[in-house]
Amino acid sequence: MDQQAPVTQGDPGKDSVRDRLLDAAEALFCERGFDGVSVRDLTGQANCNVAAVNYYFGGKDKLYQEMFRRQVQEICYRQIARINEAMGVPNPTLESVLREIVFMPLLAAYEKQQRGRIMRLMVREVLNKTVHGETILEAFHTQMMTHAVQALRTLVPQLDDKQARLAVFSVDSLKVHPFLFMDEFFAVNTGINFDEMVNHIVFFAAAGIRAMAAK
Amino acid sequence: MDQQAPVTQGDPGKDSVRDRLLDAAEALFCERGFDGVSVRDLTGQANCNVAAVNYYFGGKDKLYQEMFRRQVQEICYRQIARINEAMGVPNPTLESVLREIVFMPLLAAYEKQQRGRIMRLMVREVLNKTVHGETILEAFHTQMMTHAVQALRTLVPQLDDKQARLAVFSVDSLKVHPFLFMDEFFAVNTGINFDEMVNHIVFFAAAGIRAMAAK
DNA sequence: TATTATTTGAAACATATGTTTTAAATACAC
DNA sequence: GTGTATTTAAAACATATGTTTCAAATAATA
Repeated sequence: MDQQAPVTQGDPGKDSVRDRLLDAAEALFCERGFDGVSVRDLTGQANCNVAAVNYYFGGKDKLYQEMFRRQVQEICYRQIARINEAMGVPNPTLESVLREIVFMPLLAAYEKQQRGRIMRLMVREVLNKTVHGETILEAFHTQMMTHAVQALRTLVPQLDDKQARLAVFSVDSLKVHPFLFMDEFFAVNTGINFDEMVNHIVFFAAAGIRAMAAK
Repeated sequence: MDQQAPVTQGDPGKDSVRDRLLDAAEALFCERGFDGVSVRDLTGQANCNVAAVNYYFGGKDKLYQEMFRRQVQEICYRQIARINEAMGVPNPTLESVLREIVFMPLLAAYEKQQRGRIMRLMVREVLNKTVHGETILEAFHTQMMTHAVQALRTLVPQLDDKQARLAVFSVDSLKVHPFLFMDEFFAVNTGINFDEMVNHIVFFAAAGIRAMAAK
């Protein structure tokens, strides 16, 4: 019958059952993925009845999508804001901007913050090729790419559009891979610390970009 | 009772039920992951009875681990062989070795070959932090790292051990990220083709490494 | 207060799934 | 060929899971 919950009557703000469910979804899905969390896990964490998921969201799927969409959007805003901030200082250099882009995400992974887990979930969704991610993430990719390309070409005007896109992609590579596999790297390479890794990435990326510009 | 199937009596070589199940596991698990494949999916594809999974492997888990371990080992051998081959030619350059390392995996992803799917599954396992992957993949990481570091330091003797490890990690970044997100990149960046991407990656990585050596 | 709409709770439903059981079928050894 | 061990097959089991039902409780409205 495609029933949807009417706009809640009591306390539309916070700590309603609906909100508690979204919080639980964020905490649990990000940790264990869609299949790893049952509706009863969610309602247990949110301290509500099993039926609440279907009552408020129309199903586990819908709840997941709602939670996922929000998180991706927030990550998107945050990244763009970070680029803008780095470009906004008096004399932005390639290195200073790269550092700004790279540092926070890696720190989030290093310190195992919640936002780090969300990023991992995003990657999992892409790899799992679930229906959920696709449309949401496409917008994310285009938006991020155009914004980053524009910033890079301001910093290094010698680059044409194609070069800038490839460069942005490679910077992304140098950021995402350590983000995902940091634990594994440090486990194998004791004697290298977090700061050394960040410095290396910034240096390596800048060298690659400068070499592209010199071509 | 922890029963294990005795060494098969008939046709120990090929096309036994056991082998068909391993084939089915490789095909299905690599595509849909552990949770995405049911025992009945497997036995359906292998044309055998549901009980066969438990009879021959002692459970879905065990079958998965057996299949996963084999695949990872094969990938490991292949990668090391590739490095050796690239280093074995008369005058190996940094660029030629990098190209050798990068090209085949990316092509596998580009052409959506089976081996590409297996790599993706490996990444998924790491991200999912399932028990399955951990021990298997740790050996993989250490082995690959030491081998690659050795090769790189032969090519670029100015690098110390720490630098070489960071460089190898970054080359891995520049390879794995496109491997995983190639579709997404080409979807957003029409007008860039596969060869251009490979050339760029080799150039970018070499520039980064050369800059490290010059420090 | 009386009436209505919304929310909650417990139980039931339907189904998918990993595993086990049990007996028949098949291959092997003597 | 006979007896034994191995393999196959169908059914049953036990359980986990997403969803639905429906009545009671609660809040809103008049």
